[in-house]
Amino acid sequence: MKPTIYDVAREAGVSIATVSKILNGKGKISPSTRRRVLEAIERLGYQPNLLASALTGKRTQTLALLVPDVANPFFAEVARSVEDRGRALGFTVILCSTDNQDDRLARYLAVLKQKRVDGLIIGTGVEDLRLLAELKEEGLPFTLIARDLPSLPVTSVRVDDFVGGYLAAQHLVELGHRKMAVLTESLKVMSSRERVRGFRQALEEAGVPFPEEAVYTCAARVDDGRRKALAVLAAADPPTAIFAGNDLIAIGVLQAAKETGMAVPDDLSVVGFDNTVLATICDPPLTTVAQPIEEMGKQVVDWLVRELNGEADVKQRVILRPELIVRASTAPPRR
Amino acid sequence: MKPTIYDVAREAGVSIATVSKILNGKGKISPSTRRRVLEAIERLGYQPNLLASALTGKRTQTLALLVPDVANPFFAEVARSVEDRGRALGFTVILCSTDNQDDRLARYLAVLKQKRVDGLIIGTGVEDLRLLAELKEEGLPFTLIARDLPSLPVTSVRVDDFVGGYLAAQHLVELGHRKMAVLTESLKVMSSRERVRGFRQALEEAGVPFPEEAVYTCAARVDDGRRKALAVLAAADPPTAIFAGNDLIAIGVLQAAKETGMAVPDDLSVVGFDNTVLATICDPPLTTVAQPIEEMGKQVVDWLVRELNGEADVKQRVILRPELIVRASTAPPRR
DNA sequence: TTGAAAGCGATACCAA
DNA sequence: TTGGTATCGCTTTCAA
Repeated sequence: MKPTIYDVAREAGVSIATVSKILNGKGKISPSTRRRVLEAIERLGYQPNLLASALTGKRTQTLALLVPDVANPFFAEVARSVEDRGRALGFTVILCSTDNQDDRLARYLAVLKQKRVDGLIIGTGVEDLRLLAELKEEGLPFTLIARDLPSLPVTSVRVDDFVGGYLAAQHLVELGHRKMAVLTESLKVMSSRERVRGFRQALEEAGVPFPEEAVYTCAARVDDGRRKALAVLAAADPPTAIFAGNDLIAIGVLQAAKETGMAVPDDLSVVGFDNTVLATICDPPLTTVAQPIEEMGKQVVDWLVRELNGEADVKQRVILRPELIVRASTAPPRR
Repeated sequence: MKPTIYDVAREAGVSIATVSKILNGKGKISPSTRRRVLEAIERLGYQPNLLASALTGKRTQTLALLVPDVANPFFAEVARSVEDRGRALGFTVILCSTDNQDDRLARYLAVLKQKRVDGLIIGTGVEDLRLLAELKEEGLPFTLIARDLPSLPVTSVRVDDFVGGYLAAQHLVELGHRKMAVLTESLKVMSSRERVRGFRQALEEAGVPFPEEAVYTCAARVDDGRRKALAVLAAADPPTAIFAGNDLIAIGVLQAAKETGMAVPDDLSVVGFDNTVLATICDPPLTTVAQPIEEMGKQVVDWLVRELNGEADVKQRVILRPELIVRASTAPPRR
């Protein structure tokens, strides 16, 4: 059997209260008994049972990260950065992929509460805001990453999507594009809306027309981006440039262009979003709007932990600046 | 305050023992009291505290997945499949990236024990086998994914790396290659050794020379694969084909070839391993040895859970068959 | 069929 | 400085 605090106490000839104090660095303990207890702990190879300690009201030192899908490279990188920062601060992280489905999210939230995780980091889409409102009522702290819900008093860390869209458009306009399309995931997602809004804004400022119909939506997957792009490119007088809502979709566009016999960037320029590893690997390498993923992961965790510690009373809205990374998928239009 | 089992008992006018029995489907309960209790639970929105229940000896319903790095697409996909199967069986999974460092692994193992996780799935490299031997002694069940430690009595789920290497070589030989190199991560990793061994075996059978020096090692990262490939390709009389230990390295090779002005597949054929999403995205699409990641994830979880349930007394060595996926990065040599 | 009470392994208050 | 003990929320005998 694993040794318990009782075993240590007996071995050291003290009470469990004393052992507990030493373990937690509380109260006054004479050097000699401290030494005896420490030796006993060493000898027995004692490791406190975190469940028992959490039951008395202490933290579980566990966070949960909710994302649509860890297999998506963007969220995989988010997961890595959150895990790293969590570990540095003494937390372990539970991984939850929801596929953006509210029922899945709800199931996860239920068990996470039962497991008494200390806090949540939410990067997944949420349709039914009541799910989150409930969390607030129950006092389970959470922060948002790469998402924002303006209607909720919650701290969020994200990139300025509006600026991201703006940068993409600006770049394309400077290259001389006049007929562009946007292929994004559902506009129900606020970040998507913002990217499109920023894109539109830059075009307006440049006096370039951008009709409502030039915005297409698809799922955030390569194959769906490809499917939709195929349709877009098949139209009479297709756009000379496409701004994709993320790298996955952008790569689908790249594939569609290839299939259609259009050369990128000569016949079609493509701009992605996220700057995941994929953007460096595809052909041609993708011009894309970079999110500072590592920094974002670090900051969400930091803010969440501050909240746990009661150090952060006010909700933050941390908005990092995205950066346009110009690679080889964009060029002046040939048509 | 969150309602406890006492609140439910009071609300229903029964004892906590009765509530507990109903919750766990034990003992005989009259329909009428069951109904009363269920109603009370409903009314109060009661959710059992899993910490408390685990403290009494029940499971934590938590598994841990240890991998080198979730940001690596292969392991991200593994994580997704493990998470999915875990969820289906009622487990939550803690994510642990170790960067293949034993001290990091050791730290994680310590806290995972303290948190009383029910079992571990290990996909990370382990230098010091005593770490795992200790787990066995302490009775913490674990299984291996995409790894194997023949010296340990443990169940593992992996692909037949030898066959994978063999398939890669066979393909290249059939295309007519006679001078090939292998670029793999550390040969300390058994799967790497096996892939190389299979590769060599196929060449021997075909009577194609394959000197010891044609095996190069690098870290499992695109940039390091690129760096090393640059050196390999710069040699006088470079190989006409390179078998990379995984897709990441293969993509580094692709990049190096591009930089060197070698066309793939005409001047250089490249074969990868894993068949991650990257293989479909790079240019040209990568011929690679596919691992059935989803199936592997499902099986490791299943075997681990069987072990938890005491249903699996014997250790399994599940070896799935890899499959060669021919894409556009391989062709007959031009030289 | 139901309930009283003894754990499970820690924390923390209050005495000594 | 140290220790006794109630407590956290649940499971599980064992009686009733």
